[in-house]
Amino acid sequence: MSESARTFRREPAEKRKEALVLATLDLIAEGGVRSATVRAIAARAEVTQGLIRHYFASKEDLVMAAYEYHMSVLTNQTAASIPVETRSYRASLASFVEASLKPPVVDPGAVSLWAGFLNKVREDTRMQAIHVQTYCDFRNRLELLIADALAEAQRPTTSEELRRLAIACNALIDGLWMEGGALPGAFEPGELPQIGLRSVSAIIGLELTERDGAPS
Amino acid sequence: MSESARTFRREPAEKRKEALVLATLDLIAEGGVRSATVRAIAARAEVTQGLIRHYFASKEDLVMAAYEYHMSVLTNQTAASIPVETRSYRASLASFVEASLKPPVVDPGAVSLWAGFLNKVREDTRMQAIHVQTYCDFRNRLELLIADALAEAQRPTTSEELRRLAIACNALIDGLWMEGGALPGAFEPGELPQIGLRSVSAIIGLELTERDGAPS
DNA sequence: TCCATAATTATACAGTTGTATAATTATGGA
DNA sequence: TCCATAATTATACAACTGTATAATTATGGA
Repeated sequence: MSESARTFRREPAEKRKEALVLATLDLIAEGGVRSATVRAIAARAEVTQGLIRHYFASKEDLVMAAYEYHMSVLTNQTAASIPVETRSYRASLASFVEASLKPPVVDPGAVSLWAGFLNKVREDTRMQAIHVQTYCDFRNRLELLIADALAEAQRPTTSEELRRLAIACNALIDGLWMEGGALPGAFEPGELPQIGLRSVSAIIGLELTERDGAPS
Repeated sequence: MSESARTFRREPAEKRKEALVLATLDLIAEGGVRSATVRAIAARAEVTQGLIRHYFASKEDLVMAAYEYHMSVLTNQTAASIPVETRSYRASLASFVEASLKPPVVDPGAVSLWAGFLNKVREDTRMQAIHVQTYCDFRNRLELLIADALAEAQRPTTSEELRRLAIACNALIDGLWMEGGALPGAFEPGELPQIGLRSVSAIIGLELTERDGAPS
C-alpha cells in the first residue's frame, strides 16, 4: 500500500506520442529547430530521453511526425473557418481570408515553426511531399471559394484565370501571414484582415467587405 | 627558388572575410543553418578552421556578418532594378515588381537562406534590427514608387491608404517570391511576374502592364 | 639578405548531440 | 496474489560542435 514516490507512470502509446510531438513543436516554435534536442524534448514532455527511441525509430522520425501533425492542424484550422451553412459564397471567402490573417493562425511561433521546417523540407523527400500537398490543399480550397464567389456574382472566368487569381490571393495571404508573425507589433490589431480583404477584393474584382447586396 | 608545395598563401583581410562570408551563405543556402559548421565553412573557403576565429570573434559574429552581407545584396539587387532615367513612375514600379519576381531574386537558395536566418533573428536583437530595417527599406521604396505612380496618374490618396497599399503589395511580392523559391517547378517561367504585375495593378487600381498612355 | 610580425595551420579540449543497450518498474491478466 | 511483459529509466558511447592555444610559415620592410 505504500506507494510513496512512484518513479513513473505508464501511458497509452498514442498519448505519449502526441505529448512528444507537441513538445517538439513547442520547442521549435520557441527557439528554432536547433533547440529541439532529444533531451530538451524529453524534458518538456516530462519523460527521459530513452523513451523517444522507444516510440520513434529516430529523431528524424519524430520531427517528421511533428511536421505532419502541425500541417494537419494548420489545414484544419483554416478549413474550420469556412462556415458550413453559408449565406453566400462571397461571405465564405471573406471568412476564410479573415480567419487566415488573425490569431491563432497568425502567430510568431507558427511562422518560426514554418521557417524552421523549410530547411529540412529541401533535404527530405517525404517532407517535401507533405509540404507540396499542404500548399496545394490550401490553394485549391481558395480557388474553389473564389470560383464559387465569382459564379455567384455571375462573373464568367476561365480556368487559367482562376489559377492565377488563386496563386495571387494565396501569395498575398501567405505574405501578410508571414509578416504579421515575423514582425509582431508592426501592425495594428485588425489591420492585417482589413488589408487582406481589401486586396483580395481588388484582385478578384469582387467586393468582400460589404455587408450585403451587389458590388459596385 | 624551390617553392614546391607552399603550404598556404596570405590574403588581404577583407578578401578572406568575404570568402568566409560567402562560404557561410553558400552552405546555409544549400543545406540550412545546420550544415554551416565552422569546419564546413573553412573547407568551403579553402582554409583551416582556426582562421575563422582569427577574423571573427565567434561563429555568431561570422553568421551575423553573413546576414548583413546577404541583406545588403538583396536590397541592392532590387534597388538596381529601378531605372534611374525613367519614362514614367508607372514604368519604374512595373520594373521593380517584375525584377523582384524573376531570377536571380527568386531562387530556392535565397528562400532557404531567408528561412534559415529567420529563427536566429528571433533570438538575437542585432539581427532583429537588420531584419526590421531591411523589411522597412523594401516596403518604403515600394510605397514611394506607388505614391509617385498614383500622383503621376493624378489619383489622390491619403497617407493611410498608401501605407495599406504598400503593405499589401509587399506581402504579395513576398508571398510570390517565397512560393517561387520554395516550390520550384510549380510555376511556368514568366508566370510569377505576370501574376505579380496584374495583382499589383488591381490592388493599387492602376494598370501596369500596358505599354503606354492612360489607364482605363 | 634576414628578421619581426602577422597570417595561417595544427592540435587539443570540454560540452552537446543522437543513438544504443542494459537495468528497473508499473501494470494487467492468470 | 503473483508473474510475464512492456513501458520507462539509467547509463554509456562515439561523433561532432565551437572554442582556445600553441606551433608553423609566408611576407614586407630594414
